[in-house]
Amino acid sequence: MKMQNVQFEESVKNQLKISGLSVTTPRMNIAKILFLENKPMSIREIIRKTGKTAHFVTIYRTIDTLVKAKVLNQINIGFKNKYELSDMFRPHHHHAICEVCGQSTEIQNKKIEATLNSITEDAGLKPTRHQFELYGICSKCINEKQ
Amino acid sequence: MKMQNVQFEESVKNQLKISGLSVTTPRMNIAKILFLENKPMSIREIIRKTGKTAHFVTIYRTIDTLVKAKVLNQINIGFKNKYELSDMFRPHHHHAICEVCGQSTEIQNKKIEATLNSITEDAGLKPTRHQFELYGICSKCINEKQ
DNA sequence: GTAGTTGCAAAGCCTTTGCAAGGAG
DNA sequence: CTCCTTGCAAAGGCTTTGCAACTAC
Repeated sequence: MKMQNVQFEESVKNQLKISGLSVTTPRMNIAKILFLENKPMSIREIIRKTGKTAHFVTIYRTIDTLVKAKVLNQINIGFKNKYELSDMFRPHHHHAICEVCGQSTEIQNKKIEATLNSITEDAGLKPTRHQFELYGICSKCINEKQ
Repeated sequence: MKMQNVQFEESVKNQLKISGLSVTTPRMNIAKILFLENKPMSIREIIRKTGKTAHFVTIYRTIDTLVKAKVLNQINIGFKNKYELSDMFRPHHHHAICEVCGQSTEIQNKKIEATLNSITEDAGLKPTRHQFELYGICSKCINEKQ
């Protein structure tokens, strides 16, 4: 149930306007890259992917802007910070990652979400967000080991 | 039920020997700092804390060594990598962190641990580890906002 | 004694900042 | 036309590497 390309671009433009920001080429390009790649990417990966269409300093600033405008989410995978489209553009999810090949699978589990929120409350905090990633070894890599 | 100082140092020495590593001053010092501070610390925080008793390059290498020897665990808090004593020296736990003041509380919840492992298996992976941190706003910070 | 560790110098990244030029609204 | 955004140059941090001196065992 993936969003259509045109619809996606309109939503991003809209979200930028709501946040009082201009719609510019670098901003749209980075959003589009993450939409097309459909996986979490590090800043350096995004810089590589944009090639010379934007200066790397601009990309640093743009990613920062897009996170503040809630177009992107920052997440942590394998001790590296990465970025992906926010829940506004993709259903809320987490990742299960193979420690050997790095392949990541998306996980959606409403029950866990609710449980984590209630644990946060038990700890005396009003829940805002959570970060979780599950690590393991995929069947393909287990078999190859032998 | 915190481990005693002397007992702790003996366990670290033991763990180093098991891993085929020498017991050296920088290694013991860094382990002791994390034992005394009793909270996750970044590399830079550890460097500040050791003062000039060890060269910063040594600290980078030592932390790396201690993680490989399973004396330390690397974790991610607020998008920064930090280190704390491994489950061998402290009971397995996670953190609930206030987004405003940064205060972190330890969480121990066996049920969640089991659930996360079974979700990992459902995703087709043999579970190895997981990373999760819960974020929210603590009651003190909520009150101060008003 | 010798293999494993540490300290130092230097290099190599990655990321940020200041300012002038350019583009969106 | 004005303010926001981008590009460029340069600085600033953090982390790694190579090698010689040192020390744990």
